[in-house]
Amino acid sequence: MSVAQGAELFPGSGDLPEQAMAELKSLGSDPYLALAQSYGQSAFAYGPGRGAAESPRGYAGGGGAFHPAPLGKSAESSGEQSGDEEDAFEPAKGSPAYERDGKLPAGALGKKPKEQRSLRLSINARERRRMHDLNDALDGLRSVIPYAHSPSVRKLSKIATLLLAKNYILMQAQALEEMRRLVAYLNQGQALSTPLPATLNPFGQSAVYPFSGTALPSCPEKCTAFPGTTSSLCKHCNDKP
DNA sequence: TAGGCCATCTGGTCCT
DNA sequence: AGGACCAGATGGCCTA
Repeated sequence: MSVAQGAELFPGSGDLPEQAMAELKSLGSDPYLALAQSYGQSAFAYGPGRGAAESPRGYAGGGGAFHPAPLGKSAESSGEQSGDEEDAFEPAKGSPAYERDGKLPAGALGKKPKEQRSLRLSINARERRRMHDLNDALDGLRSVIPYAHSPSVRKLSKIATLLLAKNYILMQAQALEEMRRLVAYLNQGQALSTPLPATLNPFGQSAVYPFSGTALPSCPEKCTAFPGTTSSLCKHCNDKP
């Protein structure tokens, strides 16, 4: 695979995933590509290419009878006040506690019902926030994965996003490696005593190469190396807001 | 109508 | 003790 091929493989918005997949399949039998192909197929099978426009969904309706939040508006956008505020506090129908006796588990028996409810609502809100953070991160990932972003193409599912991202990283790594070999090859024709200036040598020691086998940087460095990651999402970061 | 995907609740476990 | 994380369960929405 040439670098040019790699650049064309995921040219960004507007390209059909099937076309990219076909290009992937046409490539060699490199282990990277074998992985990329298998995962790429899965990703595309799960994700885009179903031909339907992304339609607004009433996500907040989740939880069914217990949490009748307004359709088309997430619990978060409703200010952490999901429908459960108005609901009777009882275990979910599928939960072990409910299966057992339809009441709260023993761990919560030591508190007054009002405190139980307040605690449960607090826990639920935290969990919602956590899942929303996770979804925000997934959205960020989708935004940088080259696939068809047009409104006529359905948004990538979670699993498709992860698989495609992995696929994309592997492909970029291989393209980088090939570029590296190309530069080395070109340098062979030059005098060894005149190395490329740092600005022209993207693979020098100062270059960031994620697969060089070096240990991951410590947390503060990591946060600065990946500015898209907010410090609040980094459990090791000392610079929490 | 079945299957896929999703949001949410919930209890358990681990960590700080 | 409180928070983060995880997995199971449930029901809603959408598409084929």
